[in-house]
Amino acid sequence: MTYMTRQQQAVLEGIRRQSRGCATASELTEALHAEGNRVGMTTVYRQLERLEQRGLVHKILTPEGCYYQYCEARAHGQGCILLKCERCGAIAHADCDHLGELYQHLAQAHGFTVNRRKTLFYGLCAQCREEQA
Amino acid sequence: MTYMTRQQQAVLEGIRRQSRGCATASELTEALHAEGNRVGMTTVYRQLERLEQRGLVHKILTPEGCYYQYCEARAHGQGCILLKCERCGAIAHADCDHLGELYQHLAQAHGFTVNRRKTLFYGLCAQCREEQA
DNA sequence: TTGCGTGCAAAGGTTTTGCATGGCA
DNA sequence: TGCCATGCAAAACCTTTGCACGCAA
Repeated sequence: MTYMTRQQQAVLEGIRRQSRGCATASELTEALHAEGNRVGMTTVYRQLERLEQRGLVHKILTPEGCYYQYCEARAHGQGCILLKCERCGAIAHADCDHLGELYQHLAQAHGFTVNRRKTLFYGLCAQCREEQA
Repeated sequence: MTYMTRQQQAVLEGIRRQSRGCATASELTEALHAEGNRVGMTTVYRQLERLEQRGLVHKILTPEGCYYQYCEARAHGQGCILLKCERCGAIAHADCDHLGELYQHLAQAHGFTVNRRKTLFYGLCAQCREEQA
């Protein structure tokens, strides 16, 4: 592995510190600039891409944009799904056995083989549900 | 309801004829132009939006863009999910009871209330699965 | 005439690319 | 010196908006 530059460090730290748990490249660029961190936008985009390839961050494609998330110890495995809160934008991981039979059903009854790594549910997270009430 | 203009007719017919079953506004604009249909891009965007409000087409947001789909008789109801083929891009609807317990589990165990109308699975449709083998 | 639909051109926002610069080995 | 990272500016996309024109009631 090559050395870690000041910018790469800043990008990794920046994405890790995101209170919401995730951020787009533009959001992160803005956040870093707000902190007085001089990092070019292009660099942020490229570093996030690189960090994803190294397995240090997750890349999550959504209709609202491409989100990056710091990789916690728990991996995004086969039984894992992503839950995106429509109110605060947080993206959570959840392990769920119930998916197995659903996927099996889709394969058998509908002939559709699900790519398990791209499933994303929208809704309301626990905290936002409380706050909204 | 107001009258239907030549352009609106073209947009509705165009989206209905999509062999893949769906198309983005830009794709549809291009397709209409290729057929010698003189319709402005802006009009296509606006008509698709309008047709969606009238319930004549579905609007499906994905990371790859905003797809529109001609409304068949079967509605996209509560137990229905969307299946997008990563190979041919087709988007199919499927009714599925298995989702109920999954959503219930997510609500109880994870405190996450799923918005059922936005669920989209990625994978391989039956036809593409055959062709790829 | 009045109002809505149309469509060109321009603006918006996000992401990528070209290319010269810079820093570390 | 050589290579890779950097970052500005510009391009590339897709989508929306501004604004004048046109057609039908």
